[in-house]
Amino acid sequence: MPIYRQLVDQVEALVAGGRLRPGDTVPSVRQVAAALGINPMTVSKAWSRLEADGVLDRDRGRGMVVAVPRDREAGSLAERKAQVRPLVDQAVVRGLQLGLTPAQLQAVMKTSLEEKLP
Amino acid sequence: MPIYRQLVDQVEALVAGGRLRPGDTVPSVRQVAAALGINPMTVSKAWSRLEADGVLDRDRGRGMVVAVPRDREAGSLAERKAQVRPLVDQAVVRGLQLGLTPAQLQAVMKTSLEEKLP
DNA sequence: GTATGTGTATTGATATACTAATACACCGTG
DNA sequence: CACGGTGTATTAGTATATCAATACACATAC
Repeated sequence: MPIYRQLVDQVEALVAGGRLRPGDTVPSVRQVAAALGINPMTVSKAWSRLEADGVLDRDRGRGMVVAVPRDREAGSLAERKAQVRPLVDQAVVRGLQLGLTPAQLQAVMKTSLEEKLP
Repeated sequence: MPIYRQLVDQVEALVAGGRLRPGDTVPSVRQVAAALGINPMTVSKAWSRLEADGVLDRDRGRGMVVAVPRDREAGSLAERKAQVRPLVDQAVVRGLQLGLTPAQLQAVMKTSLEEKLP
């Protein structure tokens, strides 16, 4: 898995789980790059993607900040459900393929939720 | 999304949902290729991947057949749950990001399951 | 054996993705 | 203004993925 994607997933998980809250600052591109021994541009790609997804806001000259979630919550409930649907489908198909029962699959999701929410 | 991946997902969904049962035959590489106007090798790539995943068995000279699920169900329940976990996590993170509640996310999974299982 | 069906190894062309190097634009502070 | 901090546009190199063309191996029916 590409480096920048790993960074994106990591930050998204932190924000979704509430460990990073709106207004919190994120380490600078150069800090992360130096710590991981990678190119600043690679980190910038990740940060840009997070901004495009509405997870981060950029404050030029200062750094990047976790965005208020209001923007991301736009759209009706049905629309938002439709957006998650493909990902859920993928997990369901794989689960059934492995011989898991519907109840077992739902248990897995429950565990995942409990781990992410405080 | 690449052509061969679409084929893989489609067949996997059919098998997971029980619309294709063990022993059923799958259209030949050339049939599918002709029907879709693509190269037989592209279909073969998809079929090969499905074989690697244990979804299909190949019967050289005859065609490919839906495999008995015994092989795929190997492993303890915990192991199989661990395998689905990353996919579930991905869906959960995205769902929370969209502002869905845990209950709403579980409802989406329930819908997905009901649609797939007869 | 011949014919016709199956899937596929090999190769090559093309496109896309990923990372890195460089140089630049912006912002706050002294 | 100069300086040190931010993020990034641009460019280029490399790797990987995808698709297609060809030729081949295997299996069955005749």
